[in-house]
Amino acid sequence: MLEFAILGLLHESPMHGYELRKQLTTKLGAFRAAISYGSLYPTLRRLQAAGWITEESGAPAADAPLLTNRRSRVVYKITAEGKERFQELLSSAGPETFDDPGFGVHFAFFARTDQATRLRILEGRRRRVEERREGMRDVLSRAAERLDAYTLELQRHGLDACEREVRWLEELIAHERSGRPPEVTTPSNLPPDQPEQ
Amino acid sequence: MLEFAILGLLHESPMHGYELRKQLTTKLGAFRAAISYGSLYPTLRRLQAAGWITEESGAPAADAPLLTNRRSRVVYKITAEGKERFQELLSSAGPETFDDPGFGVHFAFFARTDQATRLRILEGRRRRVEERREGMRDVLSRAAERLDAYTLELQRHGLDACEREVRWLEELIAHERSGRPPEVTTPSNLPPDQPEQ
DNA sequence: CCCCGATGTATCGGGGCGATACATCGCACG
DNA sequence: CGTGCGATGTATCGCCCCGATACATCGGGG
Repeated sequence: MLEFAILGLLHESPMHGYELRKQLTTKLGAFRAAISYGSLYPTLRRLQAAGWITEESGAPAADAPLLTNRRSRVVYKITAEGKERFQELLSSAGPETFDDPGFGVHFAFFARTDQATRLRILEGRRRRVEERREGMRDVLSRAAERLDAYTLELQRHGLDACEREVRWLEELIAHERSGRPPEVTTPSNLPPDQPEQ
Repeated sequence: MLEFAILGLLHESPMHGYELRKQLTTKLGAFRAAISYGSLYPTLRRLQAAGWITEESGAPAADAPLLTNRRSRVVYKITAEGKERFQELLSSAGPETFDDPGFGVHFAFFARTDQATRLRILEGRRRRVEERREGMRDVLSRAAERLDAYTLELQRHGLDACEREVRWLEELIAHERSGRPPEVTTPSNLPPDQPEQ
């Protein structure tokens, strides 16, 4: 999950950890909150051990302030195997749980995903949210009198959010089916379906 | 967090693990998805070690099917110290992160929380969601042209959800301030501000 | 009669998180 | 001019939670 996101970002350009975290936070910010260093660095270590990325002791750019001592910045770079791995993860759907942040991560890289996979992931997500929605409806209709007002309100709010997300997914799915893959308002700078290398 | 929720449920009545999980799933279902047994049982173990709850080898009720062998159901029960602990947790606000499920848990037990604490927690939550909302607005306004269409759409959807939650919280806060603590539509069976024992 | 789904208890490995520590850099304010 | 603070930057530790899995019992329907 984090592995997928990191590979995706490093696929675009090499980076050091701090920058990586910032990009992760904004890119995945919609479904996840902040990525902790306690997750980031161990994951980088794992990726490195698996051979998906390599570590380079930061080559100072033209404007680099001279880093006299050890512990300078470390730049991570994706390998060919890492790119393969990323392509593999691109078409694999996340697990079947509702609050899985994996959906948000996948969505964030939809520009690099082929349309069939996009559709599959969107529909999978819709199914899970619908299931959750039904569960909440059951609670609200069948057990309403056994719950206090605050719990009910919480349930109502959750149900509302589910319904809204289902509608959002419906729109995305319809849009996806009707040919034109990208979105409504703004132009993209990453043309889809163009795996480089 | 789980600790808090378990104490809250056992405060209402003793239960065994399976039932506990079901109740947790519906009660906290709005902000969290499902509680795993891999969390539940270790937490029960911890609570037991701390002395907040006790374990009773399931006394068979009148209709109990005779459980001949070992491994029958285990009923957990809150202790006096556990009730103290719960009262202590009731008035403590969760951590300062956005996607902290602690808010949902606290909210689920608002019927047992005094109004001042309710207000404090609601306002704390509002502040955090507002911060997140501002962050997303910045991304959308400042870095819009540097992101692909899907990432933008994800951001838009997240921003929308934040705005909606802020509005929801505003309503709850206003309602809370204007005297009448419970909610709008349905009657409650747990009168607030009545700590038993 | 037999199997299946619900009930029920429990463990294990893996991975994410908050807290924390530490070092450097640029700059604003006194 | 210097100093101290906030941003940049790397890294670890312990805690907790999750998904997968195993196992046992029970009621009922084919």
